[in-house]
Amino acid sequence: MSRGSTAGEPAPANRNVTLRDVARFAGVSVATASKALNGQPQVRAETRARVIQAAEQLSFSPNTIAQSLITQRTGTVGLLTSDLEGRFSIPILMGAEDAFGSDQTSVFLCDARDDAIREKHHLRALLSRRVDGLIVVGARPDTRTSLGRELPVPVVYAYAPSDDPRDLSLVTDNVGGGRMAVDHLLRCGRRRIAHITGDPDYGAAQDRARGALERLAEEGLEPAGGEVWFGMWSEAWGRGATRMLLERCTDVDAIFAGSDEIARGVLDVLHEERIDVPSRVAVIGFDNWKVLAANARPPLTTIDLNLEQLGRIAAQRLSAAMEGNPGSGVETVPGRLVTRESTAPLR
Amino acid sequence: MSRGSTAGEPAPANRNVTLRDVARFAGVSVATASKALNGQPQVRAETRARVIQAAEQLSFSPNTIAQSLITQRTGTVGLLTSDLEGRFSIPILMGAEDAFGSDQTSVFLCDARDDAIREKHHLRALLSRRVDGLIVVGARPDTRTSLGRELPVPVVYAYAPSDDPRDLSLVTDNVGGGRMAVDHLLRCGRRRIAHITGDPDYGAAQDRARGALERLAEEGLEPAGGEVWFGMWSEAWGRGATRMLLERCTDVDAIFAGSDEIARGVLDVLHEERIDVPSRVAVIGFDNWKVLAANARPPLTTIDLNLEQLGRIAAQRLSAAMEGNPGSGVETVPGRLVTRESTAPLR
DNA sequence: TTGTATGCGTTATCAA
DNA sequence: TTGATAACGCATACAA
Repeated sequence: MSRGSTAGEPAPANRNVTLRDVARFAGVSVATASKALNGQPQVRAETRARVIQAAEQLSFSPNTIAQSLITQRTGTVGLLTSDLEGRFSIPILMGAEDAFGSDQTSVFLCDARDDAIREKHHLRALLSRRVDGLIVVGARPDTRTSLGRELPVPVVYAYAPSDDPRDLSLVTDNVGGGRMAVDHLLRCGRRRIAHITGDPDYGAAQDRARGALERLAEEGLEPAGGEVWFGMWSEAWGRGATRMLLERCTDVDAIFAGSDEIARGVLDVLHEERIDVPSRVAVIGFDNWKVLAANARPPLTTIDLNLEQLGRIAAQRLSAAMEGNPGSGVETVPGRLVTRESTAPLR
Repeated sequence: MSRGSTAGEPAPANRNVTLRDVARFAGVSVATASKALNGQPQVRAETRARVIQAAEQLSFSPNTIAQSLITQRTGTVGLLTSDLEGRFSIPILMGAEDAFGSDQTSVFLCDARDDAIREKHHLRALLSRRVDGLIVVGARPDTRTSLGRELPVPVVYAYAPSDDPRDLSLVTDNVGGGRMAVDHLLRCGRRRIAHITGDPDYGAAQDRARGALERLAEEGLEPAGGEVWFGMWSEAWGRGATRMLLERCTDVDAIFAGSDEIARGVLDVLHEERIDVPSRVAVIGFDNWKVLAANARPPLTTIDLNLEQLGRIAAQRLSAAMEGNPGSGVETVPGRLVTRESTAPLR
């Protein structure tokens, strides 16, 4: 009764049922039962069927722990993030979790809160749990110190690259994103393009600006207003910078904002000034942070860094490394343009 | 050389060192080594010291897998979320991860993508990994079907309560949050209070509205505009509803928005209409979604549902259940008021 | 084709 | 106070 399950409903996995029980039930030895269930060829078809049926009837679920002890592989990986709160870690984490089909590999989640001590702590815990590999997700796209080369398992760094070129790191393509944004504005026929962006201490801000300037230079252009407007990653800065920009340079016809937050500020001021978007000024953001971009007035064209994709690739690379094919160096994952209504061809 | 570590740097945990090596190195038996390291009393102080030192020198890290096999406890729990993307799961997940100090308990992360099949899949995987317990995090605060009573480990439901009252569920206090919002507006001296909120199919919308209406009724008040403005969880709806409200009811002095997104729309229109916030109309949001609330003009007073706290409590309740003290029923975690500048006393 | 025996790295129960 | 030895649940080399 206590183990009973009515027909149709799959019986819940019963923890106390071991391979011994299955073997006894099927009238074979433990070894044979093991072989039968693991698809080893050296077992008669009829026997295998009997064992499998026994396993099902007892709703046997092999003890992964015991298996790991023998095979020396746990089928687990550690996901060491430094900032769960940050919106960048989450998509990466989703992609990674997704790529490890749950049957094969399970993911241990650890949040180090951007604290080195805590990270060491988590690392020890993960290693003593005998994870087969590690993904280290940074909070900012700037270089971080390597966990070292002496680790007993392969490591892949995502978002924030390791400072050791022998490690394998996956990063977003901020330079390419900047180029892509400007390129799109150029295709829309814009020539007076300004770039308002965030904190210049961020590699992301520098890289996006560099990509933008490069693409402009290819057309023999300079940014409207003469320079890149560095500031902060906030709507308020987007508003302030836009006001200054409009004063200095009345004929601007496009603004590339370094983030969707900044873009919201930009749109706000343009709206206040009764400057139509996109007919008079086109606006493009960065990040594709949906709640900001999709709800903007008008909905915001922006660059998506494909973070989920980055997470998926990180998982693939880690799997490869666990199979004995480690990589190294920095691999860049391209972003993509997401067009909404804040940009359009001139006229 | 290959194992070498220069003084100062902690040697990396060496996977291949087993208790046997430590014992041999210290000149004792495996059994004694085990006792010494685990703080068992029946071992001479000097011996213990020798063993500990040996363990350190070899940078021994006990194999958790082997320990689990004996103790029948893995020190792991499964975190089964139905929607990683959703912004509600993340704080809960953070709180839970935080509450299980990483040394004691590690967390397996699984995203079922709100799909029952996938959930079953993950569940099987987690059980075969012999997790000691499960936290099930829902995507919406509406009731979900129980995983059943036949599971071999305790389960705690977070955010979305189980439909089986014998399970233990933790939920946010939407009714209380609604009361709290209106109460704050009343304290600010407002009497003509409107409520604009989201999709009426969401329990969250209904509950917040109920709390608001209850509190209003206690003062003998009705909502401004005569009724609650249900609609959608979007800025656009916030804008549209506000325009309608202002037409129907010119003397409104406060608006309670059912979400921060809606509140942003409300603020937008008030700004367009040159209606000052908060001096003429106070606005309060819901969720404390920082990027929206903190960047609003003016920064938005709102209700925080304490999701991280909810996650922490979920972890605590699960720990208790794993210790043999299971709970049941639905436990409500109160929210809190976060005051910013969009509300202030009248005059 | 099947079964016996051994071991994975630990903890726990005994004797010594 | 210490040390053999038997588990834990399973996989595999080897013997039958």
